[in-house]
Amino acid sequence: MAGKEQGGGGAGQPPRAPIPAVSTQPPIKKLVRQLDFTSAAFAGNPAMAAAAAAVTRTMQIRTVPVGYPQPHQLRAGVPMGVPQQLQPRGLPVMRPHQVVHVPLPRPAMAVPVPQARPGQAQPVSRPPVAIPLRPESPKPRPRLYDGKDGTPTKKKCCNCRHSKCLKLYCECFASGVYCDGCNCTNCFNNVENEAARREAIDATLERNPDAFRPKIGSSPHANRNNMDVAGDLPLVGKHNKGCHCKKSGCLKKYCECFQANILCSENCKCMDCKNFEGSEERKHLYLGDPKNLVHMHQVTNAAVNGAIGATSLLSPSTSRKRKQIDPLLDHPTKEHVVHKNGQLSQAIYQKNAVAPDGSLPISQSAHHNMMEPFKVTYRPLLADIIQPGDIRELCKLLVTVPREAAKAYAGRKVQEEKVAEKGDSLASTNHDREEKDKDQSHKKTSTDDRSSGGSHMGKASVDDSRPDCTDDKKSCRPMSPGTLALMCDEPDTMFAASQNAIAEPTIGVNQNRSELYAEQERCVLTEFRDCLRKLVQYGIMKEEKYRMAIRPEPTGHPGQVNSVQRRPYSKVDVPVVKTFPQSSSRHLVAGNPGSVNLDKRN
DNA sequence: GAGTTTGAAACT
DNA sequence: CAGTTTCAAACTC
Repeated sequence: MAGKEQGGGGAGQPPRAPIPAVSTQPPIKKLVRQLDFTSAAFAGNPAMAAAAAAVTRTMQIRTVPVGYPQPHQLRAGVPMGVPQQLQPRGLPVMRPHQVVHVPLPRPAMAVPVPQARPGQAQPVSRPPVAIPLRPESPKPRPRLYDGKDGTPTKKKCCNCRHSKCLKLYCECFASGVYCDGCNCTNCFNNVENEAARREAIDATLERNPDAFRPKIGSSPHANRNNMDVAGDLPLVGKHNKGCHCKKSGCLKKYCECFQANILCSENCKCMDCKNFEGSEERKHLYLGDPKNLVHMHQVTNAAVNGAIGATSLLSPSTSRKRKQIDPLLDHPTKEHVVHKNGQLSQAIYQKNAVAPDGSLPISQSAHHNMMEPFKVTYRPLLADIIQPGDIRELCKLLVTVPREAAKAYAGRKVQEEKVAEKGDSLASTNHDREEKDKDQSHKKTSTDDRSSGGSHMGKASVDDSRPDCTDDKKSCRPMSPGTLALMCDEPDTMFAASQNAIAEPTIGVNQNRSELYAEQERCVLTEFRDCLRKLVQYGIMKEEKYRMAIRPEPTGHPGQVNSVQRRPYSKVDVPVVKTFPQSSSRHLVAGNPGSVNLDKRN
């Protein structure tokens, strides 16, 4: 069920050791309406301890207000109320003896407060939901937010009828809280039915030891500091199990990923997923309802890095399901920023990291305007370099190159034949032929080497499968599968026309034809290679500029935070240049990229 | 508010 | 592990 069992988001800590001090105490009835997964019943059961870590939901629920006594504070030694949302998996687990020293009334861990930035929706500090402390109050407890837009609403109540609220169907049970004021019937999820409840918990854990662990896992680069103000929103990460949506497009709250405000990931097995960055549907969804998750995302992003906000959210991107997509191709999702584009984003995260003393992140505790320069959207290094016009020019170039090559070849052939006709001696002719043969074999060899990726344009063999072989099979130019794919359904009119018009009169044999093809292929590949080389070089240069821009300075500087100069990534001045048309090999020295003529850049 | 849809959980 | 059933939330009207 969507939304269920998303308990303890951020509470993904590993199973905790049982807490002996607690285990000896009988449950304090009706004191804390929250499942005590660390209590005696689970002593020695790490899974249950883990469940304790997980039950405090992060997504939508039940954070004890700041300054409000935490459950664990009401129950000595029970760390349930420790802001487990702030304890990611792998982080040190608070030991019982440490729990005892948790200062009151605040949790030990300071919660980073994302700073609002101009132009960005003010992150709404989610009013936490007070866990009912009065056991005798079965009244529906207002749920201060409903997870949708952060607007305070009323408490989420379950309506279970058949599950006795003892299965994960029940949101309360899955969340690790007692039902309180719910509309459920035959509810056993209460202190009066503690035995049954614990049996149910045991059974649930037996089925799935991770049943009460958070479904939304942290990303490798994420940390709990990347939380919204309440620390209850997993800003990054992905669904551990993934969703399996079929009809909702993962854009409804049926989808656990969507409900968790995360993108679908490679863990998902959903069909027709639209919950990926760059999805038009997703974008429209957010744009259509400004109060919708976009706001949450803004909160999320603000907390993640104080920078990557709605811009990245709304920017179309690649990454269908955000899996192994080339990060250079498009703006990354926030997941990408976090997961995949490690370097720069990590730098940002480091800047936003909570200080060792648990205070606010340095960058955040500084004037929030300091964040403004980091209002950056990830941009691929090659952004602005490749323009649509460049692509057109490149295509034109690659079209004209073989044509010109054919012309040149034909002209050369004509000249050679004239020379041959005028040849006086047979010996000299033979000598020329020998030279030509050598040249041809050399060309063929080099061409084959270059086109080792399956291209056989230069070969004389005939591909019978080629669809556009019409009159003469021998005139059909074999093409590589890749070339065929690129050609799609278009007939090879360009090549055929140019060759027939130019080469046909002078080239009558396959040898010459394949020689022509080899020459054309050589020219095209050389041209394209040089374009790519130049592109790579531009990327390198741009990267270098960025590197220089964020290079730490030896001493502190106002525009510097955490020793990283605050130079806006997106404002690094890299000129937009035409790439391809100028990259013709005719103007470049073919060779290693370093030798590419980069005068325009320089 | 009733009925439907949906997908996770539970079950086989 | 896959298919089916159960369940309750989300959604629609």
